[in-house]
Amino acid sequence: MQIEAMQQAIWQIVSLIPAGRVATYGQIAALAGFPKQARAVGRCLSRLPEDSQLPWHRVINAQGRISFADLTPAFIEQSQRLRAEGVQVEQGRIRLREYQWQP
DNA sequence: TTTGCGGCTGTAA
DNA sequence: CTTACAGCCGCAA
Repeated sequence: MQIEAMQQAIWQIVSLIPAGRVATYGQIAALAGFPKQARAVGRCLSRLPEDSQLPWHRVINAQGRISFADLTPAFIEQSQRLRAEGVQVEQGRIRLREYQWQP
């Protein structure tokens, strides 16, 4: 499998996540057709350019937490972006019960 | 060529 | 709540 194709599929799915909702890495991987490839999603998103329009901030880990160390710039950035679109973020945690995207 | 480490996950203790 | 561990795998050292 080409990393190219996988990347395409991942971007495709991530772009579908509506504002105000979140999805997990594993969820994206599965929807893109690559179960067990959660890390590939993270890898892929970490390489996105600054000016990317992809809503990378709407992707969090399976524990409903932001996968960046607390207090890091990236962590703050993601938290703010999510809150800006109405997602409640407490201590880097998001309630999947309420905000997880159901395709 | 091997190693260690990620924006991970599900299961188990 | 925390480790631990097996899966998974590209990538830099």
